[in-house]
Amino acid sequence: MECKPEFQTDRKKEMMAVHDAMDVLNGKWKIYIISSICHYNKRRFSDILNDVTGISNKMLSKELKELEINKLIERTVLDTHPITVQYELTKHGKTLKTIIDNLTAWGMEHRKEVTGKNQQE
Amino acid sequence: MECKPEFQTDRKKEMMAVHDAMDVLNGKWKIYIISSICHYNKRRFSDILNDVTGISNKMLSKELKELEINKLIERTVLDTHPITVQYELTKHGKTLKTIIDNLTAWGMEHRKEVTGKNQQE
DNA sequence: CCGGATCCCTTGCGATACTG
DNA sequence: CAGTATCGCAAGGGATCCGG
Repeated sequence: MECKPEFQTDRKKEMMAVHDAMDVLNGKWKIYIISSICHYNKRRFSDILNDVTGISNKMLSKELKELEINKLIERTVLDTHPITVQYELTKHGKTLKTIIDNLTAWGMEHRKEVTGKNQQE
Repeated sequence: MECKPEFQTDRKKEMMAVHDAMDVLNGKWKIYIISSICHYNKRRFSDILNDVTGISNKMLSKELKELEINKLIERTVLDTHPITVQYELTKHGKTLKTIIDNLTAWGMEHRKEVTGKNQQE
């Protein structure tokens, strides 16, 4: 039932790597959140809440936590009167920009490819 | 409640483009399927079924259909005794390789970044 | 061999309300 | 302001069987 590992080690590793990457970007919101923070450099909770159309505070909270665990963003609590929390991309998080740019470019090409007329598939 | 569209047109377009791209790669299986076909150039249904660990025929069937709709793969029915179906990437589908490679590279870096020891987060 | 149909369980995620 | 808690639906996806 199992192929001998030696025969597919490289492919398997590739697969796993892709899987890891996709795992970080799972759900409906992650890239938008990253994209938002990336664009503004530093961003507060409620600002992101506003940037990302349609997300709920519960989701945002959950997603941010996951991103933090994955070392993509850093959370800083500011000692203002009503608490303020700032999020920013880590050095590692910033390396995602390449991928986002790639996806952006590809997405535009794709839209042209699939249909030249409408804007929402 | 709505920002004036003119102020965010480019950002919105970027968002949409990323969304389009992610939409094509949604679900648990798409990239693995593409990756499989890409690696072998042409691939039959049951071969892919074997390549992609854990996928069910129902899922594979569904995913392939979506990929075909999105013009990423091409389906060819071969007139053999028991029917045979071959899938291959379209020219457009092949442009995804860049992204997959990117994700692969990033995924490897990510694993190192998050933890240097284990292999499954 | 290819893949559709059905059944069912799990998960994602939205809405709302509440706390420090 | 920044989150947490609870509820509940609907989509995703696995197992199995069926038909061309």
